[in-house]
Amino acid sequence: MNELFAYFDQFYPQTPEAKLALAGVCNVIFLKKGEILQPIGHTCKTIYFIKSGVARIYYYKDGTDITEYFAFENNLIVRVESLFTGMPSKKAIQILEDAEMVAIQATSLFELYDTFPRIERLFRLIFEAAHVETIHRMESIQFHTAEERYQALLLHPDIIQRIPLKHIASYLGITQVSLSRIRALRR
Amino acid sequence: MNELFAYFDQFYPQTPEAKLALAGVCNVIFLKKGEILQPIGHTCKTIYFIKSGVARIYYYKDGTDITEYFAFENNLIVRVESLFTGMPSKKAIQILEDAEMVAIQATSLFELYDTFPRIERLFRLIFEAAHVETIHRMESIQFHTAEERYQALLLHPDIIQRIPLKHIASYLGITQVSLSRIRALRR
DNA sequence: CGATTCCTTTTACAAATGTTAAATAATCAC
DNA sequence: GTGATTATTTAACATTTGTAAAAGGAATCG
Repeated sequence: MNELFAYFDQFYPQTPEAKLALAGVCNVIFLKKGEILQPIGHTCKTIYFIKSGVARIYYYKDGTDITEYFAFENNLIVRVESLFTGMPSKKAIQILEDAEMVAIQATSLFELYDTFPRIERLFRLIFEAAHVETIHRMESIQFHTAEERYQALLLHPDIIQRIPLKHIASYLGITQVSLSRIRALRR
Repeated sequence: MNELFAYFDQFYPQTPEAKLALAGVCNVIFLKKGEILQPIGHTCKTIYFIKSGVARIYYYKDGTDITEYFAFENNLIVRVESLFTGMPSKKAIQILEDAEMVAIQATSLFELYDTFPRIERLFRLIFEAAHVETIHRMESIQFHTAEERYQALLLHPDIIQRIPLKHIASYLGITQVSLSRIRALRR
């Protein structure tokens, strides 16, 4: 749990009592590559913190597998739109590299909010940061060309080196063929 | 202020004391069409609630004016990425129809959070809903064609009827010419 | 190790969107 | 109202991206 609390401290430090309460709504899980952590149609009730490994959020558009998000070590992965609305998610979470995660039970977590305003604030700040990230992602998708977006991704070696190109292509909003063409230009 | 409190009540009802405190950080302003409410480079410190009128958030990409967001009556308009990060915004807010707004001073608002956890929760829920909206917008941009997005916009008559097409085009992520072609198909 | 499957690239062609410029149409300011 | 400005449409052509099919590489499983 140390990595998780270190992560929390970046946003809003917690008191020992709050940490104890937080630990009470968490459990550690181990997952294998390829595994579907949460399937399509399932309502999100868990926030995952990745201690090691890689995962992605994906869904199907007209039968094609589309990756929406990648998450690596020391980051959360959540299907926010389902967690916040309580509606079943159209997206799934899949493990891309064997992973160790902390599963945070959202319903129990939310019950802590009344007793520990610090915890409510912590998650408010975490999700605000995620919100800003989503806005930047949206700008990048809407207003940059596929090539510009690929160039930007090169600054995240993790993604380029650890993720199959077919997932990167759909993440960039283009086809595998198109990504292959873009890569060929730089050689 | 009644419209504003009615808006708040949809998310999380407030006590009379909290309402009084909220009223203390608000003031009503009147704006003319064309006016720049907040310029590019300015750090967002105000949340606006639109009582009447229309506004947009826009910025420049390679010299072209790009609309990111439209807001109508009974909605907030904020440059979230600047409000949450404290960084100067690359975006501006412009009035598209004469407007009456409630300006909420963000710094003073945030100071109320410690005294009124209800207010913190209110704005947490408001911004969570905005976050979900942003995720849906992102999905729509990435995974639907321009024509599909235009068809979806037709379900928002406000946007089609009250906003110049050139702004709608950049909002859809296409050129004016391209939008004009799409519209011509349906005639 | 060999066979199978999955991943990536390449090719040829089709479709969508961008660019530039010009023609209309609508709106605004005096 | 009238002239000037701004908004929208149309046309021709260029560029980008998609689609389908095939082939070469890499990874995986028994």
